[in-house]
Amino acid sequence: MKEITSQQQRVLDCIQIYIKKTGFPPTRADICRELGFKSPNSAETHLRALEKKGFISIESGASRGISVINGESPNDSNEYPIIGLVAAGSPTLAQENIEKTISCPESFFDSNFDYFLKVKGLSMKDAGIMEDDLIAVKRTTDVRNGDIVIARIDDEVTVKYFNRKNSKVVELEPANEDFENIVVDLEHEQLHIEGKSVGLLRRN
Amino acid sequence: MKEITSQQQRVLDCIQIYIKKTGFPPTRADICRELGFKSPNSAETHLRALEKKGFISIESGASRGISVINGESPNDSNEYPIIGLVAAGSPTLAQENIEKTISCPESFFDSNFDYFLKVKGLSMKDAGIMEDDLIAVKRTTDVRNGDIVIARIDDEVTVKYFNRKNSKVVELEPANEDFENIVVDLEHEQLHIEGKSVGLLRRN
DNA sequence: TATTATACTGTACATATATTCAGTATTTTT
DNA sequence: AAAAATACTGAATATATGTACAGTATAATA
Repeated sequence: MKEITSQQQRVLDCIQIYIKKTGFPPTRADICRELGFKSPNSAETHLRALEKKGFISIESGASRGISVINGESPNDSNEYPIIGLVAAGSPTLAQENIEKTISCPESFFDSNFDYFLKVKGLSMKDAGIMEDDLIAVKRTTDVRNGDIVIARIDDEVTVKYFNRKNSKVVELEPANEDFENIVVDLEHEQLHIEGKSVGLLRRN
Repeated sequence: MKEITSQQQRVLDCIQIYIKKTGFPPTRADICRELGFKSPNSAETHLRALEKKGFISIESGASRGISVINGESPNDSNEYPIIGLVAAGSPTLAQENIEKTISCPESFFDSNFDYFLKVKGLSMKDAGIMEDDLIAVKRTTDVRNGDIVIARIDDEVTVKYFNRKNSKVVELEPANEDFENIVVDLEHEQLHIEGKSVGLLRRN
């Protein structure tokens, strides 16, 4: 992203304010009116510059076809699916596993995340994870000891603390004394790390 | 808000999806293309019906001048303050108590809510509320037994289960056996209910 | 020094788009 | 049974809008 000039910033601000106010992007003439330009080409050249620098995209030929890229605006939100923690099977994003979606700003949790997992059972209750809580899951295999991970052994999916004992053994530790540690011998069992928890959402 | 027909709902959905995908509203022709209509007037009449019923507004003469009203649109979000649960004092919305704000869609939690309260201590740990969790608080005095409430006695603020014993006595019950119930005799002590918990947010 | 980017005014025009009018048919409401 | 709302096709048109072309001027860059 190249650097933006002050005038281009004014135009970009104008576009965003206009969208916020009206619900749709401005025309060249609108921009001129807002900023006091007298020729639509003034707006046009600024728009082309902003497009070239990657701040906006312009749909050729379409009227009001401006959209702000990276709208890192606070109003920018995305739909995240809620996936039920089914007793067996990988928590895939297949349509049939998606119970619902939640609209939630990007970067709502510290890390980016990919979906919400609905928790079943109380095996992590001492970590403050209760039944039906929604765990914000980031899909990654890069996990460290102490991380709360979404792990799969064969078709069994669980949420547990991750603890690598040595190169051959991983322990999955619940946060509830009523449950036992799951010891995984990597030489004889396959362990899939589906991702790790980066946050939690509970709705009463 | 009058009731919407299924076809009108399709058109409304189409508009919202189009905006989400492109950043700007569709033309009549776009709607026809998306929904398989063969005349722009099909879209036009639906738009007029949606406008009449209050679901959208149409800027006369402007191209793509459609905006969805009631923005119950997923992109609609608000800033909510995070208030620290200070050891003493009411959790006011005074600027000095606001640590930060979070952008979060309205109706993100079931009930509307007013602010986030940052939890100190572990007195509610068995309810899955841990240190530094953010409780979504709805300001209300209308609470029932079993609700998790934000209560204040004199200058002491706590989060506890609410339990009205009788007309004169309320018990505030922790969810942690290391803590004692707080028995409030309403005839001799003042109990302020600042609000109740309607959700929880944890960011690792 | 030549070139490119920025920052405009002003005119012109093809086309993208809203919008009206004329129909047909079905369903719902009064 | 009449009226109104719904749900379309199809054609026509005024205008809203993007965009190109012709200039002028200044600052930044190579």
